[in-house]
Amino acid sequence: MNTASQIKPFVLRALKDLYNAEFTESELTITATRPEFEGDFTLVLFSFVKQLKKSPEHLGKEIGGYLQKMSPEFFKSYNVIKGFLNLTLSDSHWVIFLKENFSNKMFGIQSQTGNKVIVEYSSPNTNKPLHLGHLRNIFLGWSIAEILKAQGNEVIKTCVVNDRGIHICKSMVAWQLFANGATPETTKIKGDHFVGEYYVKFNDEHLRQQEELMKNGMGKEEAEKEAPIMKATQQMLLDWEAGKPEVMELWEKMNEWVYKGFNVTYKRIGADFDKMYYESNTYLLGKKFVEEGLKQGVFFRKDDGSVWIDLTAEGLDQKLVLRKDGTSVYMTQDLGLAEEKYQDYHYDQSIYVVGDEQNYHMKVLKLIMEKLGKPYADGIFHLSYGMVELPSGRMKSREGTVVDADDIINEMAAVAKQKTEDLGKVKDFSESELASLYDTIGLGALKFFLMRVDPKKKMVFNPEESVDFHGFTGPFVQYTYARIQSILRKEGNAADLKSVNTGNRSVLPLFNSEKQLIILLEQFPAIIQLAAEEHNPSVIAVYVFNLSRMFNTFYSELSVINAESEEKKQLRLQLCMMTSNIIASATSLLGIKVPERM
RNA sequence: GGUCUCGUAGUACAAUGGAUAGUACGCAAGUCUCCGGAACUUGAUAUCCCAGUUCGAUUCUGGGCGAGACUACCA
Repeated sequence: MNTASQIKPFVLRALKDLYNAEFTESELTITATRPEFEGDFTLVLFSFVKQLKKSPEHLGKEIGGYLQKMSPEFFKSYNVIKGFLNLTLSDSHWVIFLKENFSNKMFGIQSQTGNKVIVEYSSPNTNKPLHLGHLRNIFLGWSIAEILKAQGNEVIKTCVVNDRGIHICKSMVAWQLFANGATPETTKIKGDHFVGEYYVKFNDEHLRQQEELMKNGMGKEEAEKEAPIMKATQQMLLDWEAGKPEVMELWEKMNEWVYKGFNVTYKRIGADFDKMYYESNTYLLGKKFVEEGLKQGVFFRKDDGSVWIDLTAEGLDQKLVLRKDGTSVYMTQDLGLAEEKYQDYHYDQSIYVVGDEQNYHMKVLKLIMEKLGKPYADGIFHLSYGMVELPSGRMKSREGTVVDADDIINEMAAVAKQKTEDLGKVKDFSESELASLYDTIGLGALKFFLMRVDPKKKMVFNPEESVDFHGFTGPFVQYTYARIQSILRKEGNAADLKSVNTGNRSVLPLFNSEKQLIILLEQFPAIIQLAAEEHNPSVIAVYVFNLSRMFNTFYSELSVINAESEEKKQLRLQLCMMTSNIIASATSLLGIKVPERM
C-alpha cells in the first residue's frame, strides 16, 4: 500500500472523531504537495466545507492537529494554506520504506490474478514493408501487453496478417511482368522491401496505362478499371480464390519473402507474438454469424440479397455485413475472427491495437457482438491510437514521404554511433558490443519518442528532434542508468547494504533531494496501475523520465561515495540501487533496454 | 451534409475539477580541483473566442471560429 492511501484512514478517523462525519476514501483528495510549498502530501479541504460548515483554514488546523496527535511518529508537521492542508511525514517513514524495498527488483510487479487478456497488434499487409505508423502500433501493443502482465494478467500477444486480397495480387502481377525471375536472394534486398518495390511498380505502370487510355478519350474512373494491368490483377484475385495452383505457389513464395523480412525487423525491435492469425484462413469465417444474426432479427436482408445491420437507433448508419454475391467483407471476417480468438483462448478482455481511422469500424464490431449476445462482447477494447505525421503533414506513399521502419531504425543507430564515438567513453568495447550498444540507444530513443505521447493523440514525428538525445528522451534515461551502474560497480553490494542500519539518527534529517527521490520511487506501483487502467504507456515514459531527472538533481547536489558519514553513504547507495532497479523495470515495460555503460 | 476527435510558449508534448498552468527542444546566462557534462542551476515566452455550472475550469456544459479522421458491396 502506498503512502497516500496510508494517510486516508487517518483522515477519515479524524473527520469522524472531530465532527462525527462519515466520508469514504474515494471522497478524499490527497495529492503530492507542489514543490513551492512545504510538505509531502496535500489534503484538499474544500469538499468538506459545505457539509461541515467551517472555513477551510479552520478545518485544516483542526484536522492537521488531530492527525499529529494521533500518530506523531508518522506525521511530522503540517501547515494550512488557503484550502490546502499540507502534511509532512517523518523522515524515518521514508528511510524504512527505502530499506525494505531497495533491493527488490520486482518492486511494483503484481502476482497473477488469473485474468486473461489477448492483445492484437502490428497487423501488417504483406505487400509492403513496415513504416513509422506500424512502429507506433507495435511499440504500443507490445508495451501494453507487458504492462498488463506486470499487473498480474495472463497476456497472449497476437497478430493478424493481412495476406490476401487485391493489394497482394498487385505485387504479384507486377513481379510476373517486371522481375525476370529476380528474388530477394539474387538482388540481396530484404524480402519485404523487395516485394514492396513491385507494389510501387504496379502503381507506376497502372498510372501510365491509365493516362494512355485517357488520352484516347476514356474517363478517369473507367480508365482505372480498364487498364490491362488492373484487369490482370482482378483475374489473379479470382484465380487465387479458385485456388489455381501456379497462383497459389507464387502467392506463397512472395509472402514467404515478406515474412522473412518482417521477422528480421521484429527480432531487432524485440516484437514477439504468441499466435499469428492469417486472413487467408479467417476471411471465410463469420458467415455463420450472418445466419445467426438473421435468425435473431439483428440483421436484415435487402432485396438484392445483401445483408445489413441497422444501427441508426445507436446514432450510426446501416452497415453491410455480407455482399449480395454472398462474399465476406472486412466486418464479416472480424466477427468470425473475434469468435475464433475466443474459442482459442477464452479471454476476459480482447484488446485491438488499431489506428483511430478505424474508430467507427471498431465501434460497430463491438456493437454487433453485443446485439448478438456474445458473452465476450464486453471485453472487446479498441486501443485507438492517432496517426504519426511529419512536420510537413501526413505521410503519403504517393509522394514518397512514408518513413520506412528499417530506414529510421538504422538512422537512429547511426546517430547513436556518431554520438558515442564523439564522447569516446567506451573505446574498449568489442565490435559486437558496440553494435549492440548502438541498437540499444538508437531503438531506445525511437521507442521513447513514439511512446512518450498519449496514444490517443496524433503526433508529429520530427526527424531532427528524434535524433536529439538530450532532455525528454530515451538516451537521457539510459544515461542515468549507466551512471548509477558506474557507482554501484565501485561500491554497491546489496548484501552489505542490507546489514547496515540506516534507520539510525545519523541519516536524519533527509536532504530534500533524497526525500523527493524516495517519494518518486514509492509511486512506481501506482504508476504501473495507472498505465494499465488507461492503456497508456506514456504514463510510464513520463514517470521514468521524471525519476531520472530527480536522480540527476540528487546526484549533482550530494556525493554518494564521499558522503559525510558511512550511514549516509549506505542510504545513498540504497537510493542508487532502487533507482536503477526501477529504471530498468520501467524501461523494460516500454521495451527499452538499458546499458551498463554508454 | 452527418458522426467523432483535437485547438496550451517559436516548436513538440504534460496537467484524477484544485494552489503561482508543467516538461523538453530552441533562445539567454551560469555551474566543474566533478562518484561519468548524453549532466546540473537560473531566466524570458502559452490555455482559440464568448457565455454557463462551481468556493475553484486547460479540464465539465452550450454556442462560435479553426484543423483532422471517418462516413465504400476496399481492407
